[in-house]
Amino acid sequence: MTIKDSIFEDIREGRLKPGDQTPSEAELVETFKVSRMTANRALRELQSAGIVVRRAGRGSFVAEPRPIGQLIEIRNIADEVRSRGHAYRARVVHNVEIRADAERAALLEVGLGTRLFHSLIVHHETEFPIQVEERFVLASAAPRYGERDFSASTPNEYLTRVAPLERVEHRVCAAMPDTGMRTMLGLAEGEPVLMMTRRTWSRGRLVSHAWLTHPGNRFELSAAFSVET
Amino acid sequence: MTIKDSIFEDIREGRLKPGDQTPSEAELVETFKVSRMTANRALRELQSAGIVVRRAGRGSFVAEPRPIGQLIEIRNIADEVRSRGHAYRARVVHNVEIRADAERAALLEVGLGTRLFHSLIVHHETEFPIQVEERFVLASAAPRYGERDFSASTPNEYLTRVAPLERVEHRVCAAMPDTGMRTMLGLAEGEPVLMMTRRTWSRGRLVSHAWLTHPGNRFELSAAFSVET
DNA sequence: AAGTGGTCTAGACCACTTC
DNA sequence: AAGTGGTCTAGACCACTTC
Repeated sequence: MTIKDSIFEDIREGRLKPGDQTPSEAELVETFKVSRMTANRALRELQSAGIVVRRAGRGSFVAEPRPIGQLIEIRNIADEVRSRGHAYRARVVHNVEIRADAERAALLEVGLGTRLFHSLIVHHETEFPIQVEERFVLASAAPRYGERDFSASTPNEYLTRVAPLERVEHRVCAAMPDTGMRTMLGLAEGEPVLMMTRRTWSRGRLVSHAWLTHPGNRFELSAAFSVET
Repeated sequence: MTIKDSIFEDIREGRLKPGDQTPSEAELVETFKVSRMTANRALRELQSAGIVVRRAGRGSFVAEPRPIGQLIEIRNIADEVRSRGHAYRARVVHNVEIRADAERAALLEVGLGTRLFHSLIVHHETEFPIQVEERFVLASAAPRYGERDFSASTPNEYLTRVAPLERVEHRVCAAMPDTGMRTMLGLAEGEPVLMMTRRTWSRGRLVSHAWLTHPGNRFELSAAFSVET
């Protein structure tokens, strides 16, 4: 666990970048005073998790960020827009602290009156709105959520930092937007939206419930996976 | 590889059912004449792939089919309908062999004139259409596709059997259906659809390209994953 | 007490890539 | 020739569950 954690931390904190060579098995044996099998297992598991790529005879390397994959929806929408070479901009409609009423309490599986944050943000690619993000967040899991400037960095970015992602659930459906949504997304009448409900867990608790709404015709979700061999 | 394959085959062919206990590490050591570490690794990898659940002190057991998971879209739509306790029915509009024209050749990344099958099927839950499936399949990868009776079992079921799934790619978008689609799905005017494009690879080749179209408001895709610890 | 998985060790042989 | 990962062995100690 320590070996994997150590390498993962080096990657997360930028000391190891995609393509960089990680310590070899032999180096890990020395550094961590373990047997080679243990070092081997740590690197092998990092490979299986897609964090590291290993090449016999060459070494182990930090994997490139997966361009498509199960994780695509987890990517920061800001990064995604920028990766297409476009400007990203966000407009924060509101971000306030509330107390859970019956409906919100059920949503986040907490008691009545629990402190929550409620944010509504419109994300833009160049000048076009591409996503409306409405989100409820458990305040105790992300205490400073309400003070954050989400026009500078996304809730997703903040949340994954303060509440390490443990489990994610997505539901996707097509729908016709109401007038408010249509206005925010700048849609013509009769245009459908692609709506994703996204719930995230951290440290055993449901931490966030979000609705991500996209213009149906100008946005695609994609995902790919390969079967382990 | 042999150990994992052997256990996986037992599961796939029903000799081991969800909840059943798999051979223990000690038994694998005897049967396959390997060291315990090798048996341990095989079972551990099956666990990491979600095939097997292991409990210290108790044993290893065939995992329950994941109710939600990355693989949900891979499940047979027939099974999915039945798992909701509803009747499943399919209407095969057509299933014919064609030669790839320029457009289809590009779609499946093959040469002009390559033999393909083209099927169009409407899937029903109880009496309601819930999915229109249009599919192009590489004939050389699934030679008997054209003779199959897809009102009895789905293309997906046949394909995963003859062409083991290696990689899947999904794209999802919301759209307004054309008149034909609207009729097939029994939709009112102004109702959006959720359209999934699904490509599958087997043995290194792109084998199938399908469009799965659902009534937007009566269907949801869902997916969840947990981060490895 | 016997069986289970969790984890680790110290060593081995191998094919491959790098220099 | 030196370094890399791929894989395996035979043994160990442990905590837990079952009977």
